[in-house]
Amino acid sequence: MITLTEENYIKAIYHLSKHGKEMVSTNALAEAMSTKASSATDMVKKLAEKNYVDYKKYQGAILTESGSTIAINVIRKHRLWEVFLVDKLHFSWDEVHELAEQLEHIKSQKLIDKLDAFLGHPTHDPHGDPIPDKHGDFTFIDKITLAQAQINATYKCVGVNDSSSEFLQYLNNNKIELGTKIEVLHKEAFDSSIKIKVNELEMVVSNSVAQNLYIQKT
Amino acid sequence: MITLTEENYIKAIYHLSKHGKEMVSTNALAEAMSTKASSATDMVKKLAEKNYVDYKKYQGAILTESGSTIAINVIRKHRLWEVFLVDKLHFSWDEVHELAEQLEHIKSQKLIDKLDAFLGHPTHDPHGDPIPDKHGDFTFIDKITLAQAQINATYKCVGVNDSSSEFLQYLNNNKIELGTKIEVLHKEAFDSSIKIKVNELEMVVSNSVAQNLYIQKT
DNA sequence: ATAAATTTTTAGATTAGTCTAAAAATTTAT
DNA sequence: ATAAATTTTTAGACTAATCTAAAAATTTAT
Ligand SMILES: [Mn+2]
Ligand SMILES: [Mn+2]
Ligand SMILES: [Mn+2]
Ligand SMILES: [Mn+2]
Repeated sequence: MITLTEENYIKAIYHLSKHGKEMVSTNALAEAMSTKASSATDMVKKLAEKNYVDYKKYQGAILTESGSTIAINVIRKHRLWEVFLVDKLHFSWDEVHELAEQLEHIKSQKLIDKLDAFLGHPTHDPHGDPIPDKHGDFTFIDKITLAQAQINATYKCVGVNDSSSEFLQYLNNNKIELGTKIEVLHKEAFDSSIKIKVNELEMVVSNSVAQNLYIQKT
Repeated sequence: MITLTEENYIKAIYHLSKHGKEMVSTNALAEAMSTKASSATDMVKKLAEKNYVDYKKYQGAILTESGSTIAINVIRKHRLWEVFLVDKLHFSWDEVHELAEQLEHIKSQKLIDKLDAFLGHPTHDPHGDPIPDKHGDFTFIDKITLAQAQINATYKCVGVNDSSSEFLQYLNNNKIELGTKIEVLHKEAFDSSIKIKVNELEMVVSNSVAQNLYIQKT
């Protein structure tokens, strides 16, 4: 039996290792889990004991095949629940992450299969993140950040890198959502801010906003 | 902050005390929670500390106003989730209880309000149990057990006392569900078994079945 | 190549929830 | 009314997850 806390650590390791390829330091893990390094070390030892990670003292941890499967399943549940909350219960995209953090731990394969079908087998969550299918396969879409955009080209918004409610509410206030058309007008050399045209309106976004907004050529 | 375990104990106390009116012994509580009396005693002390129950040594515990509010809210969530699982995800009524045991602990008032609206403000769950509204008020329906039925009268099934999957599957096998018409033909004096007519078919049910099936005059 | 700074691990405590075994209180039976 | 049986509480121990403080290993700077 796997505990809720173990699932959360495994998910954090997955994200920090960029889809399970790099070793994750206990310090980075502690930071991500808002806990102390000593706690992360203890947990990593336990996860190694249970064969969810390979762990070498002072080198960090990396998910095993079985750990990776668990991580992907938790992520699948998280994102499906987010779709449910937005599409069916009409929550706004900035409200669902914390709720999905709770719902992702509900244990029932049948529930998640039925939820998936009820939602029409969605491939992406409300933030544009891909939803792994029941075999754990993702459909990645070809995207860049607004910071990497070409001047005078036209794009549409396809996702966010930061899905904190602060950032999402900033986008709400500026009427930017998934699918919104963005024309790139100018890039300021001094601070890397970018002038764009959205919904017939010109505006300037900071580099930090541009780094967190994913776009795709139309 | 209330823990998941505390919520489960509070809910058990609520049910054992018949809607919060009688004192509950630590032994009965331990039995209901599938744990030991010593654990129940410890928990009851903690709940008393937090003012969710009044507890007198050797006498048992009874919910306070605030404990009762928590119990009713957990029950509301449990039953709304059961409706969701049956009505929207097409689970069978014998599969949903265990899942609802997990879902009832998701913390978000807004979620439960929206779920309630999404389901059309249902008043009863898939087992015929009343769903408290957001103020904690139940709409009790007037029901008796099949064991209390009059001979030669006609009733409809409106609920179950035992919602274990074993009992519900017995009902499934005999095509008895909420709303099913039941004609009472004969009561056997020897073992209190009852001969009924359901779906044009005569059958005999044991007293233990009759005690667990709620019916209402048509 | 040492020394200093940083990262990581270990040691020892703490809290929630559980258990077993034993003591205390209450209830039931004679 | 006393003894026996039952119920309930207490004492002490265990596991999971966390923390602080200190020790050990690694990395960076001189
Ligand atoms: Mn999320
Ligand atoms: Mn998301
Ligand atoms: Mn139930
Ligand atoms: Mn029910």
